[in-house]
Formats: sequence, C-alpha cells, structure tokens
Amino acid sequence: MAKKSKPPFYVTTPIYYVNDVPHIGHAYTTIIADTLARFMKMNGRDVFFLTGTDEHGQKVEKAATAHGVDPRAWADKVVVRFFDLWKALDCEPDFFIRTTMDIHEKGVQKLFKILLDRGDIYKGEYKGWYCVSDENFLTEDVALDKDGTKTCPDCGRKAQVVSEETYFFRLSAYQQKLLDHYRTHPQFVRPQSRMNEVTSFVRGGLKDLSITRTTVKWGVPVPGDPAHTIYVWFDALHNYVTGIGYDRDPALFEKFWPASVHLIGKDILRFHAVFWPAFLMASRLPLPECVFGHGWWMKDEAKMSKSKGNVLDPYVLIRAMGPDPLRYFLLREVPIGLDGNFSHEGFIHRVNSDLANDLGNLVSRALTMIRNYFQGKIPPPAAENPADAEIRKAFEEMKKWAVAQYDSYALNKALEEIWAFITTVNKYLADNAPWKLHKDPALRPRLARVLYQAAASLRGVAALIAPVMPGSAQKMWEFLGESGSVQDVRFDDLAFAGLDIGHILKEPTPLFPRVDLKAFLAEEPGTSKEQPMDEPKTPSVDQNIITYDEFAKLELRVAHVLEAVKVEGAKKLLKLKIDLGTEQRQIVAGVAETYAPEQLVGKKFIVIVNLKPAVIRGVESQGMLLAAVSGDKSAIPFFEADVPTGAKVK
RNA sequence: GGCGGCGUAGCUCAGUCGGUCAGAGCAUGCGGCUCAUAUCCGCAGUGUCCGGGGUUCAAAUCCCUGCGCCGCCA
Repeated sequence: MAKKSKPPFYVTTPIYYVNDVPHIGHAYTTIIADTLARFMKMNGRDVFFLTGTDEHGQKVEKAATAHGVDPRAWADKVVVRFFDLWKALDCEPDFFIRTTMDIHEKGVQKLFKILLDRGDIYKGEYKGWYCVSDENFLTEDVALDKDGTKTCPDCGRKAQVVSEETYFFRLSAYQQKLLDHYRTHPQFVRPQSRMNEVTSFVRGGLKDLSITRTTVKWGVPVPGDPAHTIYVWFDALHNYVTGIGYDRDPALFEKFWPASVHLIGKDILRFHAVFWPAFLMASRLPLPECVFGHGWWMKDEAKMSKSKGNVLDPYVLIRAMGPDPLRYFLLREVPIGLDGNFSHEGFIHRVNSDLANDLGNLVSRALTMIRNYFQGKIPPPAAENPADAEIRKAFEEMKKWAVAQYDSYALNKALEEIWAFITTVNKYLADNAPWKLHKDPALRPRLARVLYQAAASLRGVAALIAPVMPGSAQKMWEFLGESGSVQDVRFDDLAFAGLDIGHILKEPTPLFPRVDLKAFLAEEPGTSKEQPMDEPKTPSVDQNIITYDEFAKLELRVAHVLEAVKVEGAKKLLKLKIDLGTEQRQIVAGVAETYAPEQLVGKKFIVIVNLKPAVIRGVESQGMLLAAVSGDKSAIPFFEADVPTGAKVK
C-alpha cells in the first residue's frame, strides 16, 4: 500500500533560562511539544523535537560567581533540573541544545559574520538606560517612571542614560517584508489574536536592534571583535537552526528546516514573530511555518508569580499520580492559545471524572468481563448486528476527527472527540449488558461479539491517547494483549479490527486511581511540612539558591513595638502591635517562650512587611519578624544603633 | 490615551454565512443497572444570550451607545 509520503515535522520549545527553577509553565510548553511530536510520528511523519537551555548572560555569570564556580560549571550543574523534569514528565526531545555548546556558538558566529558581511549588521552607538550597580542595560520594556527616568527592576536603583559602541541589526529594513509575509502566511502567528498584535506592532515602525553588549562577558564573542558579546536574542533564537545541524549536519538541516512550529509563551512573541523571521530573511534561510503563542496557567484565578508564592511545582502532581494526569489536564482543559486556570480542585475533579471514571473504569469493566467470562481470550464472535456496526463506525468517525484536530494543534478538541467516544462505548455496554448475556450459554457468541467490540474500541483509544498519555496508553495496550510499543502504531493503519487478544494480564491494575481531594490537599507541600512519599527523586542540585531578584521581592523594614500581649491559649505566641513609620500593624510571633511581652515593647527589629497575612490561633498576623530559632528558643536580632522606624532593610 | 478582543445556564465554555441556536461538559435532582475504580446508563431542568437603542419579515449573531473585563501599544 503505497502512501503519499508526508513532510517532516520539526517542533521546538523555547530554550529555557538555565537559572530558572522549572515550573508548570516550562512543563506546559514542553508537554505540548512532546505530544505534537508523538502525534506527528504516529501520523506518519518524520519528527524532530528540540528543546534546550539559554545559558549565557549576566545572571548566570553572577550566580556562578556567587557559588565560586565558573559559569559553565554552574550551568552544567543547574541544567540537570530540566533534564530531570522532562524525564519525569515523559517528554522525550530528540535533542537538547544548550547555548554554551560549541556547535551553537560556532553557528551563531557564522550567522553573525554573514549578516555583517552583507551589511545587515553594522557597528553603531547604542544609547539606553543603564544600571551602574548591576552593570546592565535595562531592557526596552522597562517603563519610564513618573519623573521620566527608569529604575532598575533588579536592584531598584535609578538607572542612567549611557551610550556604548554596539552592533545593530538592520531590523528597520524588514518592516515591509515582514508585513508581506504576515499577509501571505496568515498562519504564521497563531492564534489569530496574536497575529493581530504582531502586525500592529510592526506597522508602528521598527527600529534597528542592538544585538551586542560590551558589558556582558558571558556569551558568544563577536567574531573578530571580542570586546563585544552577542546579546541574548541573536544568540538564543538561533538555537532553532544550530539545534538541527546548521553548518554542521547538512542532511539533517535540509530535512527539517524550516521548523513546522515554534511553541512559545506569549511573553516572547515579538522576538519570535518579528526579530526571528527578520534574522532569517537576512541570512536567506526559509522561515518557520508557524509561531504558536500559548497562554498562561493561572493559579486559582491569579497570575502565578514568585512574589505571590503561588508558583505551581509540577513535581507535587507527578509524585501523587504520575505524569499522565497532568499532561491530560493541561492539554484537555484549555485550547493551546488561551489562558487556563489551575486549581487543585479543578484538576482532581477532571482527572477523577474523565480518567478514573470514564476511561479507567471502562477499561476495568471490559477487561474484567473478558477475564471472567472467557478466561481472557475471546472466542469467535457472532456477526455484527446493527448496534455493533454502529460502534465500529463511531470509532472510525472519531478517529478521523481526532486525528484532524491533533493535526491542527487543537489538542483539547482531539481529546474531546476521544472522550465522547469513550462515553459511547460505556453506553454500548449498558445497552448490550454482557453481564446478562453471560447468564445464557446459548448467547456466548453474542457475548463474545459485545466484548470484542469493547476491546477493539479500547485498543483504538489506547493508540489515540498515546501522544498525550504515553505511559497509560502503553499500559492499556499491554492489558489488551498487544505487544510492542503503542507508539509504533500508525494512525493511517489503525483499524477497529485487528484485535489480537492473546494474553490478558492477570488483574489489570487500575489505570487511573481515583484521587481523594481532601487527602490530596492535605499532602500538598505548603499545607504540610511532610513530603509525601520520599521518592528518590531528590533534586540533583541545590534548588534553594535564589536570585537577587527573588530576594529583592521581600520587603523588610524596621518595626517599632508598641504593644505586646500573649495570645490566649497559645504558649508560644505573642500578639504584637508594631509601628512601621507609615502604618501600624498587628503581627503574631512565636517567641513567647523566650521573651516576655514587656521585654519587647519599645524594641526595634526586622519585619517582613509584604508577607501574605495569615490567621494564627484566630489572630490575624500581618507580617513576620525575623528571629534565629533553635528548638523552642528564639533570638530576635534587635537594632543596637538608632534607626528610623520603617527604614528599609536589605 | 490608541488599537484589538471579550461579556451566553450555578461553574467552564460551543454557538460557522443573521432564520429549529438557545446548546455541551461539569455540578444539582430523580430513575435504572450491577460487569466495573461508590463506577456506568437514562431523564429533568433553570438562562432579560451584560444594559440601552437601531437595521431587518427575522439578531446571541449586524450597527450605534453605556457599563465591566482582558490583551498589545504609548
């Protein structure tokens, strides 16, 4: 059966900043990419899936210095966090590019040189807001303060305008070409709303882009002018070509470039939809088919941010139930282009309802009956009656649509189609009641047919969910007596027939155990100090390192104690009324075993002012004082010198 | 301030060219089955389709306007 050969498929994630601690956002992009890669492979295309890390820049350099190692060693150490997470999430990129790799740096330099020779890069003078203490130019998106100056977002100091020699990319020359491209390739930026944003941005005019810095040392040097370092975007974006063999493996590069889709978060849309295609036009390389900007996951209706402390740790969910429910939820709940809201309630609810009840239970009931009625081996079934034919046709129809939805990146729709079919199979069983057929020996061929239809349905479902839930799909596959990997199925060949029920596993274990919401929430770190089940998955590196940015988010101030009283019924707690200069607050402190209330009145110490208020023993605490703790004893560092109440501490 | 988008059942959202479009899933209530992970199947709803005005034989669907929310830009 000769088939039209399908074009290769090349999917990328952004390269993640290696200093970042991986969170749900990183996980989301990578899960989408992994699912698309798996799907396209099963849909008969040659696939390349690239992810990686951005390892240059000042922050990496600083973190390394702070730890007394060189930047490369630091990157080697922290990059493992990403390796580990992808493994835990069953994400299997074909290559993991790191911008510190030789193959990348060489490629970037080569491309830089090409553009320099062609005149698309030229030397000029860059004028911008510069933070002296951080030795860093502020990025364009830092807004002006009211007084018309800018403040460094990293250290909070005032920045000043400074100019330096720099290389520019002639972005301005590409405005019309970009607009033409958008017009002729309406799918270049997806979803549509993002395309509108990009178009209107470009219409507004493009300025040439400064792409080198002399202030940053940790990066790729400009060829022939090593005082200059290639700045982040020119460096980072080119990972998409160096990662598949640009200037290194022509066969690979020819095969997969241009990329089918760059998956990105909407925050880096402009770099991918404007700068990147302009770079490529300049170097005469074909443009990617599509830049897909996905949405954010909010946590309980709020944007996740470190300062709010509501960043979602994917390991909490993986530890509790493996990667598949998380993969399913993220892809099923929301179309890729939109923002989603993550709550543990919503997550558990959907997982229980769709995975445990609908699919898991269906697998369980069907397999149990095959085991109990036929010792795991279905004998020749009776001919199909109309209802049987209907379920077969429903499958074929569903397969067609689900594949089409997957193919257009509508992963949630694909899953919707599949789940509608699962409901149909459940209904088919209810209508045909094999447990009743079983009671009449004369109806055995009929019974065989009903269970055959169910098993054939599940076999198809296993294949169709495999891109999203590889582990669970494989389990189902094996439960059904199939050998080999479900990932080797090709959807073009996937038929309702072809079921080979050889050896049903004894006692198929529940695919997706129901999760009790209350028990789950109780185990979630944050509510409990205990780590549920200490997986040997101890982080490979010290994840407790924080950046200066993170530290800067703490607002620490000098507090003056006005009143102190014991909290009723709590032997460790004191209720304090404190003055912060600008306001008065009430805090609860667990220092009563060391300090009597009257010892504290009039004292000055350090309080975290922007901590989320909490109610402790019925008393609201609007902050927290700093104290050394040893057993039941605590020691508050008081100020010796006279400092103004409310003074900032850092 | 400029440009763009959105506001539909308790919740999350579908509603292509204006005419069975007032829908789905979840949640809720009732009924059924008992093979199954207290699962599955059936039935039942409720809606000023944000407010107001207009176009039309006909508008959730088009136009204007008010309110609210969001995105991009300045």
